[in-house]
Amino acid sequence: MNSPEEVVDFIYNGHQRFLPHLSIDCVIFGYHDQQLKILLIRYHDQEHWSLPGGYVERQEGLTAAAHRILSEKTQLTNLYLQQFYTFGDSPTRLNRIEIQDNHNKVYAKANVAIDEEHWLSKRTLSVGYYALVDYHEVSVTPEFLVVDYAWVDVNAVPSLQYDHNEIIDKALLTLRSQLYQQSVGYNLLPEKFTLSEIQALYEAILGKPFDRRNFRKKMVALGVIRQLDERRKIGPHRSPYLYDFNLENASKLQEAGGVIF
Amino acid sequence: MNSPEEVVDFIYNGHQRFLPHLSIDCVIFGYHDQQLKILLIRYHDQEHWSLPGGYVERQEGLTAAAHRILSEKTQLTNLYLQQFYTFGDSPTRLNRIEIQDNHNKVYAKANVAIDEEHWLSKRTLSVGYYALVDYHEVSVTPEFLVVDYAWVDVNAVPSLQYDHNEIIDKALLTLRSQLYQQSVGYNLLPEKFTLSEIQALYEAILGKPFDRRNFRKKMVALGVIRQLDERRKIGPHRSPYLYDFNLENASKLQEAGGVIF
DNA sequence: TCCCTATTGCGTAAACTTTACAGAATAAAA
DNA sequence: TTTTATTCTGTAAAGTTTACGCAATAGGGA
Repeated sequence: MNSPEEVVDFIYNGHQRFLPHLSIDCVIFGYHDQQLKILLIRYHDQEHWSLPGGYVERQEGLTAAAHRILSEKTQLTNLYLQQFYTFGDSPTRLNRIEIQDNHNKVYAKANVAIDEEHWLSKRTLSVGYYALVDYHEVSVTPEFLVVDYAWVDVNAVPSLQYDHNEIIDKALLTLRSQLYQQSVGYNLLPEKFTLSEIQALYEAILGKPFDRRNFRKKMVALGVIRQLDERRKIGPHRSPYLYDFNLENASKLQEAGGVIF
Repeated sequence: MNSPEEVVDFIYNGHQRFLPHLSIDCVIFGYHDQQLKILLIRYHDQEHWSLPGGYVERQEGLTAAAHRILSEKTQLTNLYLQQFYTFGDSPTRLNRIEIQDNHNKVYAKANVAIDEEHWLSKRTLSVGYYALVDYHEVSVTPEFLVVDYAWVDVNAVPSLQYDHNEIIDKALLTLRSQLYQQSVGYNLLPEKFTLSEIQALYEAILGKPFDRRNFRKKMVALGVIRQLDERRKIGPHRSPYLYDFNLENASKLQEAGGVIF
């Protein structure tokens, strides 16, 4: 929604297009500067940051909705996207006054207001999805009501709107537990990478250091990655071998399932 | 809902009490006769069996709703209950004609019908919860529209309504992956049990046999169970030692997380 | 050109965990 | 008393994980 007119249309007619009482919130993970980061947005006149999210169309599949919302926000399609939990317990989700107030502060920018009977004033449950994106490929779509966006380190997430901190916590837990089952790295790293790079990624996600030699041994033994015959010339010193993901083994890993380190 | 009047009231006034477009489906696991079983119900004039389910009240927490629904169906409170996934992709969930038809066949028993604009005719997403119950404690509440119920072996689940087979599959996968994290056995077995009993339970859930000696070694070493000083007199032959769950260790196990066998 | 240094590359021993496997003990029934 | 079904327990081998150190070298600086 990039103009006041679109916002007004959404507020007046959105109930025809979308299901009420239900939203999708996306925890978008990207990796940059040796840090695992999350994309946050801030709406007009809101103190707290939020997760990007959206609504489900009346005849749209849930997964399809999550993909649509994500591509609307980041211009990326075919992302790695996983549902992880549905949130509907937080008292902040039940406080209609606060919900209506927050909405109205935001919509003031488009000179509209909603009353307490409006569909957007109502309590919503939110289905949480996490996405893994290539940090460099993301270009956040400018939206009329979104005044700011930021990538924040998962270890320095500020206090967010509603229960979004809780959503992030759960997303991280899920991501960690699926680190080996799914080829998580595949979606966060370039096609080819050095051992140090993938180790740093795993350390950022799991929040603990590994021994380089043992890390390599295990990743290669498990068939997660493959050493290539190629080296890369980097910075001041030596040129390390490149690796890539061994996607043929993905299914075996899925069977093995679960946390390995 | 135990009378036609209650059903009629639900159909006419339910939209005031419940959120539309959203239901909860419960996969209720019980253990009996060395088999892991699931509670299914069948509604009036429906060919296929269904999972027990219900709706979320407008001002009710999601978890609270799941507990309420479960206690309404089984008379049990304080059950072990876990959300595992939200289902909203199956084409059968989007087919309004079929949904309305099925409802009307059921409601015919109460001499009511709904039109396509009725809230119950609309597409719903369903939040899946699984419950672990003591098979012997369950007494299924008689309901006017429910003509039958049955405990079926997880390995012999018939073809169910909508996407309920898919829901069960996912519930089982989740249960298996959480077998050690959570004290699953605690909720499916009596307080004290023999080694053979818990081994049979684990075999039923994971669908594969274990070596008795290794199983005991591991369960005791992990601190999941404790051998007691007590024996039980059972059937024809020897009286085995009893064990109980070592709940003090539950948190440690949670950290360890994941599938162990 | 040579030396220094930061980084990468590689291997082995010890500790621990998992698997495989069999025979002795005993309660109850015949 | 004998038989039988069931439970009880231990050890060796294989595999996995952890801990740890040194040699090689590309690039920068003297």
